Amino acid sequence: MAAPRPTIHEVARAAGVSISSVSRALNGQTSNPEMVARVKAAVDEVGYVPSAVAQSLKTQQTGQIAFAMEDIGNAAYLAMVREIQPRLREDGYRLLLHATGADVQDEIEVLESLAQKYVDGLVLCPIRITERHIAALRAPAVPVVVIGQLPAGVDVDNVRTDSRLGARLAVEHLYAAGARRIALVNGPADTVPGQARHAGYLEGLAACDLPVDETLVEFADFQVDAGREAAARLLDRADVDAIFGANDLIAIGAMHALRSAGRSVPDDVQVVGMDDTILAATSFPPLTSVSLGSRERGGLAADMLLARLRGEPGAARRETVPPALTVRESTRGVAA
Amino acid sequence: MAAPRPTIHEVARAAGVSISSVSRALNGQTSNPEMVARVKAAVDEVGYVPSAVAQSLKTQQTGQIAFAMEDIGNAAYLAMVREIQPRLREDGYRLLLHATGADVQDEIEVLESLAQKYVDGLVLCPIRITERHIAALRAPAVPVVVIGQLPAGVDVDNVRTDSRLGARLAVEHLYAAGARRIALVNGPADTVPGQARHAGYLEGLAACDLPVDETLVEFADFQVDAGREAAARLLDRADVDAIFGANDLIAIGAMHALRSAGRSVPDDVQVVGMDDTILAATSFPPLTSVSLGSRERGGLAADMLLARLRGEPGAARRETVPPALTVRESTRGVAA
DNA sequence: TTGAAAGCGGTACCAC
DNA sequence: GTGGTACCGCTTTCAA
Repeated sequence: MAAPRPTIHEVARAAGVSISSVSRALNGQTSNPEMVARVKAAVDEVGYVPSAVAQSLKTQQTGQIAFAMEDIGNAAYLAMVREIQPRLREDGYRLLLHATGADVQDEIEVLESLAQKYVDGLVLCPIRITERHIAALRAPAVPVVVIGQLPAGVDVDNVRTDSRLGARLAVEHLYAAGARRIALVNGPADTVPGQARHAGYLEGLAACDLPVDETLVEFADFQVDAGREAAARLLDRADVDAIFGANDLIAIGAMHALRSAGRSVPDDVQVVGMDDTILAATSFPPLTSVSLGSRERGGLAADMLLARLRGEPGAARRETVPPALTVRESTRGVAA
Repeated sequence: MAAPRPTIHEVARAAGVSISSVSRALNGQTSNPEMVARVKAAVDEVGYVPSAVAQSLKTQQTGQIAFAMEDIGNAAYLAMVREIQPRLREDGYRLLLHATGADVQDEIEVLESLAQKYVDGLVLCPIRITERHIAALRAPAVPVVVIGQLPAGVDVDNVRTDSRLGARLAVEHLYAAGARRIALVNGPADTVPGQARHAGYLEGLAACDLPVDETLVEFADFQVDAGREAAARLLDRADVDAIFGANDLIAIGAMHALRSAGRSVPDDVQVVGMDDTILAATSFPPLTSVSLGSRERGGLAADMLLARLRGEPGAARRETVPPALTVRESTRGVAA
């Protein structure tokens, strides 16, 4: 239990050389093969493994990258992590996970804690952008890539999608499939995603020459139960022939509510979700859903960050992943 | 871009005191309130944030804990992470994620890299236990908790479940609900989980005095499509009134196959899944599923690890989380 | 090529 | 109570 791990000094002693030589031999800075051999032998003999912390202090690099998002349980973020992690590994970085639980304060702390230099970079998925976000983003201690919408003028590497356009696609798809009273079960109105989807919904109605009817709009947390309850309220007060759920969870909740109300999907009411998660593919009926390219966004973010860490100079980059509709059986339309 | 972060020396200079005083003031080791005030002011003035790496080197603690598993996309591991992370945070630890992608070699590297001391502890979910695992587990550089089965004699903190018993519960539940020709769509036969579930299935049949009929057993990867195909093969050749899927994905695939075959769930065929993931709750009909307590196991593992890090002495602990059946609409039985 | 020594940025012991 | 200083374990410059 107590045996202290050997340090570079033990290796040096065992090999009968200086610690400088050990360091060089281990980092390939030596051309004398005999030296290298002696050191390697000594390393094995004493069971030496370099301390990552000491190396970090000296090199000013941690070999770690953080990914901060609301909740890893959210399928969209999960898809990102699964794409990000392998890319980081390839470049020798470890992944640190921060789930902020939709706590803005917490999110800001992550941003501000960057000054502690415990990671070399950060991929951040903010749920909201506050003044403090912007302030912290102005001169981050390490490179940061933000996934999501960003106010103009914030000079940070950024990858986004266009969920507004995605929402519009959903509405247009429903219209093309014959729906005329298209409801929206949105996420919380005070979130960026919520606002974008609402805007896209209105845009879609306008594009289809459909009137705006605010009784057709409900709000819910991005969860199944909340979606079910919100949809139930909606069905109580309005006659609808289609529901667009702001994410797959909400949409599936809506399908449950419809079933309870004795309405069939898609015959009575068509349903479209958003994020195109595994839930959409496995639900019954399989859910038509708008993909926001989470995997691609995660991959792009990782690549952009790694490029910065490699020293890539230049102004803040911005990449946009377009939304795409995956048509399944919860709607009667054909692929866009 | 270039402004070097201020160190403790800058603070000391700005406050006109020694670095020792700064350190003390910041760590609450000082009783002189005036001193503290001056230091705090200086900290704000120069914008000082302590270096986590330097602190780690000195204190020999990183404030980080790693969680290593096959694939975070697996709902069971996801559930664990969601439970582990908040507990670690509470104690001030950051979470490092290692997805090994079912690569034993990679898993062992994680174990061996512990000697680098970049984390204070590890929660490991091994897919297999090899000799090298055991060797590395014999004297880990930091405390380790293993989630999963462990050969006797391996002296490591351990939390496990009993999926064999879980499979048996599923069969007994189906029997009690009136099923007599109970099929198993298992995972791959050469995996530990696959073998345990098969054994439990047979055990359940025996307990119910049901004959063993190998034509009622199919194999599939732990995925929806594979489950659907395997169930289709099964339905092609055998007459069944119940299907136990070795995980929720397989079970949902089976429900899709049943639907395609015009069989209704649960009236014609009852279905039980395993893992009790969100898919079970959101599918239609909602899927009866055997929970293997992933959340609890994650939570227990975190607690055990934190206890060790707090210095708790003693022999290796072992906790077992019993399986539990969650009855939903895909079966006609009542709660166990 | 190799070794001595100066830090990297903190903490904590030891005198004063 | 406060300041000087050794040291955590490594990398890297500088002389020899």
